[in-house]
Amino acid sequence: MRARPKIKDVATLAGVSTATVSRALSTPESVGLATREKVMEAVKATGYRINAAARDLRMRRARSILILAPNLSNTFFSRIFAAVQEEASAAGLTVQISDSRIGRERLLSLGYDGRADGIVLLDGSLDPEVVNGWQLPLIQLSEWNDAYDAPRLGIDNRAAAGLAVRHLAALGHRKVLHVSGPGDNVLALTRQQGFSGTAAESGIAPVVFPGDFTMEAGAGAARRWAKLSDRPTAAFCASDECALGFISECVHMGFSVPGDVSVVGFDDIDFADRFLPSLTTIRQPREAMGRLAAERVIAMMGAPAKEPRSRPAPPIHVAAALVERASTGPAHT
Amino acid sequence: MRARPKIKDVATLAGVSTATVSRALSTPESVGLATREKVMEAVKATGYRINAAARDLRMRRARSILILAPNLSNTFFSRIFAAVQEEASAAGLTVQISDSRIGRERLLSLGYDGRADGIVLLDGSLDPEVVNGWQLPLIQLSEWNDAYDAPRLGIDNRAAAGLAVRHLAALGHRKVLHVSGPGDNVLALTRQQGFSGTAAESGIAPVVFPGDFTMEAGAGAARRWAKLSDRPTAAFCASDECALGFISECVHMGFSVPGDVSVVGFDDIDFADRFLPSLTTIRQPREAMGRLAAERVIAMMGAPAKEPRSRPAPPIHVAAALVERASTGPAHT
DNA sequence: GGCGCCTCTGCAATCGATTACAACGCGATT
DNA sequence: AATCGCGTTGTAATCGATTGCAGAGGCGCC
Repeated sequence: MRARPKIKDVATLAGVSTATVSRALSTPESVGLATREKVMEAVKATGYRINAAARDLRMRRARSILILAPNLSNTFFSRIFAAVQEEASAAGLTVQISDSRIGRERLLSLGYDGRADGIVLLDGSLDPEVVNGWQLPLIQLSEWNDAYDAPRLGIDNRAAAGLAVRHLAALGHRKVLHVSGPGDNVLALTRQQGFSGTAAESGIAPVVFPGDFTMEAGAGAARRWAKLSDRPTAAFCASDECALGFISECVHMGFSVPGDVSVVGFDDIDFADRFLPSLTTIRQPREAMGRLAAERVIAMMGAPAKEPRSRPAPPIHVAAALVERASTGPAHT
Repeated sequence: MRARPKIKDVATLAGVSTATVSRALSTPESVGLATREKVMEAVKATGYRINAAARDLRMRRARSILILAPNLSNTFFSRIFAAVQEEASAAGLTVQISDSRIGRERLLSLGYDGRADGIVLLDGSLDPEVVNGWQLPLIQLSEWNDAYDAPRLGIDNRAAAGLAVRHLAALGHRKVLHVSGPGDNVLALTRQQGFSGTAAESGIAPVVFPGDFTMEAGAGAARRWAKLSDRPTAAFCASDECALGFISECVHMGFSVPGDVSVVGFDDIDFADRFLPSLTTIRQPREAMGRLAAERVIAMMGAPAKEPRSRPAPPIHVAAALVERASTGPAHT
């Protein structure tokens, strides 16, 4: 009662061998009906649960997937986590989670200790040597890094940024600010490229401020924007948080949104449509992204390990969309 | 190169036994200097990493803690996850995470398969039989259930609600609405008690609407509030999300906050101070809560399993505080 | 009645680590 | 010179499951 029952206890109680118990549990059809019932009864009676460590060791797999993200407390990630976990759980897998900025050694171990047999990676800034060193099914989600030898999933950030710019162009804006993310972040870069490219096509004068996706960065950008002599009439922020920070600071400074400045965000986090004004933004289907990534990695876990791919697979793009809300309006010259 | 090196490979390369390798890795001081160096070299050369399953099996512990929460995508939890993970990682532990609403069987297994050796539980609505059946160090965080035989950590919700009410009382409000959470939720109940109790003491007429902590619930409550003939001049919502929904809907209906109605939230989520108007709320020190819970459960993991406690330990309370911002103002009669 | 086949079950090896115990080498002590 | 003791190392058992192989038994068919 005190100690956890092991398979031996169940076997003894049911009057069979441990092999039979194991089979009754994993492949019931391979065991006689009467025996199976005896075993199940014994399992119930003892409250037996398989010891994961023993099984993992023997089977050389852990039935677990690992999620790595650069910042666990980020609102954008949480819904992805939930979707991955849900999908994993449905497949009978457990989920490990870790910040991806825990240091090279720890990180290496995580993907290498046999505890996980698949990885969903949300960080494109890790050492490719480390990432490629894990010999595990892995999928890059949202962020990516061309040096990683793994398939990737996410929206087309360049095109998505284009949607935002064209929306502003259509409203008559001719000078637009882009508040970007960290210079070494692949998402920030790609969105900025999309911004610049589309701005050029649309005859929009681009202005770019650096940022880091946070509300603080947005607020800072707003203060800097306010000081400009010839202020852009619209701002496209690289994240919703940044956009909310921007708007909030603008309002505190006495400007009106979208009266004085239209603002577009990126992500469509949960608060976007309850903010005041509600935020025009680019929706990333986070739930679907998480679900697809999980499905994908689970599928890879099932298949025999693919050997080094000859050429990188093209990214799998899920659809992003512009969500028009109240934070954008016509340019008032 | 292809297959993962095992301890045997390292031993062979270093010309020692596996026992020595194991010792060199876990208790270096028990191994001769020369040998230790040879081993370390071999470890580096082979890229050896301990196989977690094998070690877990032998040591009967997994160096891992499990976080269970009723909703992984909730903004309130994410920062707690981050803090727990950080603390765990610093202690050399990995983190498993799961939604706690995955069904009795799966849930039972999670705490019983030897994969985790400590649990941080954020859900007070699970079957006590299941929870008490896990024979693992466990701490209840935020939510709780008196039927769980485990220590608990969190703020004093009753008192915290009192802070909100007294704040409104001090501003001259005499009729206050409380938008509560689910009727079966211990946090909702306790906060509601705090609300009612303090309202009575402060000569405030209480009105209570049911809710469920979400923005939608807040918005719904706002619509219902608007229809009241003698409208409360203030609302105390059981969560920040609810409060934001409430405010947002009020503004959409043409009311001003705090002009027509003051609003207090609960939690102090990240967006609270950037919302427009910024949200007066009760701060829960989520980071500290996560950190403390982790510390606590890690400590329990170290100590020999305490046998069934004679009487329930009193809850450990961390300090909640009122954060005054712009969503509350004097009652305008 | 004998043979073969099929179904069900058990024996025992195995997964890859940790660790109790014993053995060994070697200098110090008597 | 024998003994003691200490620090180091190896041998082998062990953790708790899974599974290849072989044996037992039952059944049908000739």
